[in-house]
Amino acid sequence: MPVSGRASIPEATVARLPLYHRCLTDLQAEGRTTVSSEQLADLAGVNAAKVRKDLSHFGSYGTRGVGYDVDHLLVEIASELNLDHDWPCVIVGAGNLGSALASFAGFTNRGFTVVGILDVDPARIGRELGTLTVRHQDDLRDIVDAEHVAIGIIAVPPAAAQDAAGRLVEAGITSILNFAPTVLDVPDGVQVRDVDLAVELQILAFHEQRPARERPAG
Amino acid sequence: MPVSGRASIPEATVARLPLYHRCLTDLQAEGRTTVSSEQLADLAGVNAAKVRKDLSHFGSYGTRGVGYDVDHLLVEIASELNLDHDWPCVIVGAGNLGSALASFAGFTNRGFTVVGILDVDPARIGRELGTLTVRHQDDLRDIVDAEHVAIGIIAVPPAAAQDAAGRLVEAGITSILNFAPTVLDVPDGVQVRDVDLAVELQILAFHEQRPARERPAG
DNA sequence: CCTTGTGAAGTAATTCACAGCC
DNA sequence: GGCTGTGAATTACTTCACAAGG
Repeated sequence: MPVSGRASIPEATVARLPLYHRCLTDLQAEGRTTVSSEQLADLAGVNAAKVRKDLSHFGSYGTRGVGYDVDHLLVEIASELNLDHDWPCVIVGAGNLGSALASFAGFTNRGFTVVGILDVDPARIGRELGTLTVRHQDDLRDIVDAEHVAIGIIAVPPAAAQDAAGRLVEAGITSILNFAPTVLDVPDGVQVRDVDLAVELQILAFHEQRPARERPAG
Repeated sequence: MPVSGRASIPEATVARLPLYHRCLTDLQAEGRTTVSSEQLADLAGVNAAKVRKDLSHFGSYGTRGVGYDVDHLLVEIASELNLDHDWPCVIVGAGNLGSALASFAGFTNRGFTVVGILDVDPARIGRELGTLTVRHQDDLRDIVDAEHVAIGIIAVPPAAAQDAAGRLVEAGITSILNFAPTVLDVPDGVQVRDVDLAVELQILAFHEQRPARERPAG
């Protein structure tokens, strides 16, 4: 279902844009000025025709015989991804995972700033994590309002996840990244992406032919 | 590309099996004995026809007019996913993320045990993480051999990821879960799954219509 | 030349809709 | 009556292959 006002870009393409963005950032850092669809495809680990079709969806013009201008393409993709400004995020749950995410370099670099981390456990509240201090869950709305937060990250145990989602929605959050292994129920207009780390391992396990016992070791 | 010896199951189905597995585990814990495709679909947040088609791929028999036997279906799916035994895993990188993963309850519960965590930084080596002690990267092969590890988890900075992958492959690992934002080059027969947390946020950002500034706050 | 952009072909995944069985 | 299992229809995605432009 296309978002009104913007020509619809296939979901599969959207999922690859961040990948191209990453590769282009690397190329730019190396001082490269142009890149062909084939080179970009190699870097991104995909097929060259796919790169061209993906980029064609938002009318980004390469130059035939030459390729794409790295700087220009990067700006285009960043603009498509709404990365021309930084996104403040708030994390609910200051356990192992939440705490790690709060100081995770991989976010800060790529357009996202964690502006708050919350918990309900008094033992965790007040703890310092880099420049952040763990605050009480009830401060959620204040933080969201003060920092104009649109993205919430759920890093609580599964039993608490639905409650956390409700509070985030209540506070005005419209996008949720959910690390809890639970299907969240949220109102229309709020988008959820689930990251279940065990699922990823289970998919790997599926494709492992040999059972672990039979490895050519002992 | 189907794995020899097993009837090919579509990748999209494989990716959902862990989700069904999770929901069925919950149902079982609640004491439910049967479930219809529609109920399971609701829990998993997908369409009922999809559930039926997915399950039909490995010939799991439900009962018409009744539904599926929870226990039986759970065993079937676990068996498809090779979850009838536990999978030992090793983590490379004992920074924030690696350390969090090492003590992450979400793995242990679901068929995966972290049996080792490694780093190169002397400041981290020897550190205690729950029942584990951070060891030197050079101990990788010993751990893999001793514990019959087939799955490696990369949680190092991007610049070190390819090297880590090479060492894992060298040590005999055939499946890699990669948290570093880099496309890894590995030999045929080694499978990689990438989890780039910033990518997930970027996809959310894409779908956010309003720029963060324009929220109805101040 | 080389490389893009894109119709057309091919493949995969989803959903429909209903026959068949409990 | 209710629910599964599945062919058929639909939709989405990928890949090919080539015309057109630098």
